[in-house]
Amino acid sequence: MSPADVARILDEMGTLLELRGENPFRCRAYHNAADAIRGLGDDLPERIASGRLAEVPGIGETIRAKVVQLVTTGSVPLYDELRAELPPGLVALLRVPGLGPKKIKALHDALKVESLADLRLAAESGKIAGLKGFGAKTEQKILEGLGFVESTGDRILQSTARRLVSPILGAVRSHPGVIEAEACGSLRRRLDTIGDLDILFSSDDPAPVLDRFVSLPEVASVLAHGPTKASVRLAGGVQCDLRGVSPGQFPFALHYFTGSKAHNIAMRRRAIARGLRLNEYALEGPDGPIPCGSEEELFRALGLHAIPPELREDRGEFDRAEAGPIPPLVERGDLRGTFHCHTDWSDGGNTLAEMAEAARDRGLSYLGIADHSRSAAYAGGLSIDRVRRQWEAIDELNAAMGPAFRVFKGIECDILADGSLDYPDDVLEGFDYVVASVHSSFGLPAEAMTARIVRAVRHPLVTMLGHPTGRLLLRREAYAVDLGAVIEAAAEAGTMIEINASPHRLDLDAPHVRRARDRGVAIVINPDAHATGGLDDLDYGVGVARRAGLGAAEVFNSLPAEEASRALTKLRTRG
DNA sequence: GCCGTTTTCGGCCCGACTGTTTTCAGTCG
Ligand SMILES: Nc1nc2c(ncn2[C@H]2C[C@H](O)[C@@H](COP(=O)(O)OP(=O)(O)OP(=O)(O)O)O2)c(=O)[nH]1
Ligand SMILES: [Mg+2]
Ligand SMILES: [Mg+2]
Ligand SMILES: [Zn+2]
Repeated sequence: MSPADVARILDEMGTLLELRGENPFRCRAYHNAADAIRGLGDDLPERIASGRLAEVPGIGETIRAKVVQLVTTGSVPLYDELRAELPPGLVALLRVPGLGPKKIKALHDALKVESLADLRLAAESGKIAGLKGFGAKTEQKILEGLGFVESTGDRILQSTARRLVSPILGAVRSHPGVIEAEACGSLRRRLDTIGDLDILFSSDDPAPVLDRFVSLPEVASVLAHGPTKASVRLAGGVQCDLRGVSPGQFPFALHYFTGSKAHNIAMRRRAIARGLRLNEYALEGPDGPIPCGSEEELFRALGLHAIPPELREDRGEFDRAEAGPIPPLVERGDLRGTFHCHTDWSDGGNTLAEMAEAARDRGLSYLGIADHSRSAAYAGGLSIDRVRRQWEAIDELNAAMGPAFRVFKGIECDILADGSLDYPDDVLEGFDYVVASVHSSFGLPAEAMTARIVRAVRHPLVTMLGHPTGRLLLRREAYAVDLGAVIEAAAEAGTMIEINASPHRLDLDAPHVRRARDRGVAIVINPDAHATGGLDDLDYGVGVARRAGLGAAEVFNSLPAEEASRALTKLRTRG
């Protein structure tokens, strides 16, 4: 069983124990262990093999044994017991806003509610309002919540979130009582997908700001509205939380509202261990509050160097920030050029010249073209003849644009089902660089897919591996592939791995980028732009690189054009 | 169930909002 599956089952065990009414701390131990297993990721088998699993914080003897059992046999008695005891539809009830384990247990015990359908029937027939601890309003909320559960998915793309948050943040900032306002939560941490919008503002008088917020035209319904925070559902179903604090509280609240939850809890435990107390308003010492004018000062007060938002997941950042300053993470401004861009020669929307000018307008000094290869007929893949004609066009464009900008000849070359490439070597040799990507036969078994990709990665004319897992966020799972083996092969061959910066992909993901970097693989941030506007997606890729802890020096396209060009030549002639 | 620079027992992050409550539990961030 994979680490992700083990984590999922531990989480479910925690949830089922909650629904059974067990001690909340015991339940949380299972959720914590699930988090710890997710943090280990592909290191789990090695941890088990070396007998060091129980050394992981959050995993004690009891859960260690269960994890080993899950990994080796695929099942564990307590899980089977819980599944047999509790109806399978009960867990889904947690998706109804306002319903938690206690209320669900009460509904189950009193009304035999076992599923969303049962819940709807119970609410519609008015049976819920009479229950102890319930009332007419709760029943009404349940009915509204049921409509929501049935109508919406739970997370959105970062690009969608940015689009949605921008006018709301603008409205908050334009309120005369607002001093500053920031988007926080997973958006500030730049996660792959976003659950809701979290906005923080400072003001000497937050209540009027919240009053105006809940009446914005974007707001479809108000979920909660108090003097310091409000939650609304926007048209379209996305939730938006707004929180207001005084200017002096802002640094503490900014840190709190940025999260992650696990990071916050670790910070608060750290404060306790030092005889202090931390909440979203202040850091309290035995002799009164310890002033902090910024997040940096808060970290400092707890004996830590500054931790950038992208690293705040309780995934080792505390050890690193204790050991010394965290080296600066790569920024968009560090990128000097870009690869993997499409044009109207295949399925792109703009010409070579338009793409080059757009790249130059964005402060870049080189652009690597990568249209589709000939097997990608659906995407206007280039015949060998068209390839040669595009090379001529690029030569002309380079001559026209002068020495301050460089267009590289490249191709996004399909990796065919057997791992061979889509052109003969004598054609591939003519490119400045080659991105190799899988666009077909996604259903291969893991062994075959891994062998296929490894073969391509080892090809001396392949410069970089494109979107290594093929995932489409919220739409399509990654295909089955052993990324550890792919990363090893890339490290041996000197082939780069792409962070595909399209907000629909973000592939390779941050945890594997970190592993690849640790194995010495060069990382390149590619926008996979299909039009000039797609070049702006580079920033999403920078987010992934930052979450992986990468500095500018570890990102290939932060090299200036001359050095990048020399490196590409060297790669083409490796052997 | 996990864990230990005050603990091997007794804590476990901490606060806002809601609804049903007559003093607070549940849910959520
Ligand atoms: N201390 C503490 N902080 C929390 C807790 N739950 C949430 N927070 C903080 C950290 C979160 O990043 C922030 C916003 O909460 P959200 O539920 O919106 O989570 P977040 O934005 O991280 O992820 P999301 O993409 O919305 O699922 O509030 C909690 O239980 N304790
Ligand atoms: Mg959020
Ligand atoms: Mg939120
Ligand atoms: Zn592609």
